[in-house]
Amino acid sequence: MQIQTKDFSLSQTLECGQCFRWVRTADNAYVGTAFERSISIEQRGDTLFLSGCDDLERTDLEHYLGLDEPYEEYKRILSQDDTLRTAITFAPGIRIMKQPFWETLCSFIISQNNNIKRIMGIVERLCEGFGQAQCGCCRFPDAQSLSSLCADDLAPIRCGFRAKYIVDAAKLVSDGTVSEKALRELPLDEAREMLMKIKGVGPKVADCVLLFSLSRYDAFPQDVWIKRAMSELFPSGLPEYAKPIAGIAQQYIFHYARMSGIFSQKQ
DNA sequence: TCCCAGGCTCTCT
DNA sequence: AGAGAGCATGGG
Repeated sequence: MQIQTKDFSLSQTLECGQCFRWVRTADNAYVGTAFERSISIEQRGDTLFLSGCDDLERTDLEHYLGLDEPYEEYKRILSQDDTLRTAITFAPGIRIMKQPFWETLCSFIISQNNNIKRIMGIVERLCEGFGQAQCGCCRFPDAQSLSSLCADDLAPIRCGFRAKYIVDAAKLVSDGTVSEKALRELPLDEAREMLMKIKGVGPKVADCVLLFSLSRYDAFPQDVWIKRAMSELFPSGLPEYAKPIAGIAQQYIFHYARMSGIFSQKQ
């Protein structure tokens, strides 16, 4: 399968810290798990060459990668601000993906006080140890199957104190206390509160889930990088016109703050 | 050995 | 309500 893109970068999108199951190969392609299978994607110019997914609809892949959103318009709005324009210019090919809800929730619970490399390892062990093997990969274990575990059962994945959080999340999702449908429809504050019923889910993880899986672009995850970038670049907050798509601005700022070198290290 | 990692909970004030 | 220690684990 081939997909034509415009102003899109596969590497920027898959390596900007929003997903944890995609790995770059030696020949500059990416191999990851999505749609319950292993998929390989390589970008040459504006064309994506995909393998392992010829039976899927092209629109499903485009949706997953955020290619079905009007980024030309989003970037036009955000670029009214000089600093945002600088951040966007630094990595203009980033798209916010639309990843499965439970996988995203679980992954960002694991992400707290952790680094991306180790997050990826833990997620992989979770899938290998508890997910169903299928099509040469391991599916992400569903909430229901994890809900009957206790924290000690998760010892093999070596996620430390986060094990009890994963189990609690699995229980609340599988019993409907936290529902994806509700999270899509509720006002942002109420959606965030619903997610924060889960032990180990605070405002940052909640916003990551709303942004990276449910396309709630008004969610604005604030981690250490964003807090520092905001205090220095936007001491009085984002401009009003950016707020409905603050999450999109967030990802450009996050990547810029980490990768540009303007902030050497934590102060 | 110490410090840090896309935070959160618990406790104390 | 705000500040700060502690939390599991592993890499630098």
